[in-house]
Amino acid sequence: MSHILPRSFYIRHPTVVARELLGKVIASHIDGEELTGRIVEVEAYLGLADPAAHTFGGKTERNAVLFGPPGFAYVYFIYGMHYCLNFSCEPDGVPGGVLIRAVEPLKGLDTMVRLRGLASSANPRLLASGPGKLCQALGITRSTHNGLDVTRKASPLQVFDDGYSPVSILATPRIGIRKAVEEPLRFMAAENEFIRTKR
DNA sequence: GGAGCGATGTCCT
DNA sequence: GGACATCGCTCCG
Repeated sequence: MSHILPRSFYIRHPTVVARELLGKVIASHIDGEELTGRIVEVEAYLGLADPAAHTFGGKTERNAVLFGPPGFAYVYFIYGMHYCLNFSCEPDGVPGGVLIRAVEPLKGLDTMVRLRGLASSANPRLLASGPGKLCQALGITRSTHNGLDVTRKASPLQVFDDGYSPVSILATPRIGIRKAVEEPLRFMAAENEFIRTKR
């Protein structure tokens, strides 16, 4: 039996939320269709104490969601062409979030292939194996998804617990950042076939 | 399978 | 004006 993760799930420290998000299922509703994927790779961003976090310099219009209540989607635009998806953590007023880096596509693969602009013969591993890729595969953009409450029953973006949990979790430094590059705040479901090269 | 690199818009100093 | 929580292509082995 699967259920939507409640707000209390997200109210904790980003490191705890990040680890526990592994194995949970993201559901995106696009044009009446449900697309789902299991979270296999995440990174924690720690708010004011973390030089690599968008919230490090304080609250701005862009990062306001991360300062708000837990359980909301923070979607930002990066490198002129990609979106990245995070979920806000910590109590209202305390910044913090978890970046979703990869999901294992479960449902709606044909639509994901189309949204990604790939050939129908494409390897499913290429569909959502990166933060920009998974947003494209799930139809997530800043204008449509930033600030959405993912704990709401009617939300077009939700996160479910379907009872699955990863056998073991791998922790490594985060990637693609320039500051605080040593902190082991990237977490992966170690046994999953959809994570990329380990290190 | 990995290093190098260009594309490209938005945010913040 | 520079940095940027990326991706996919090329070229090389």
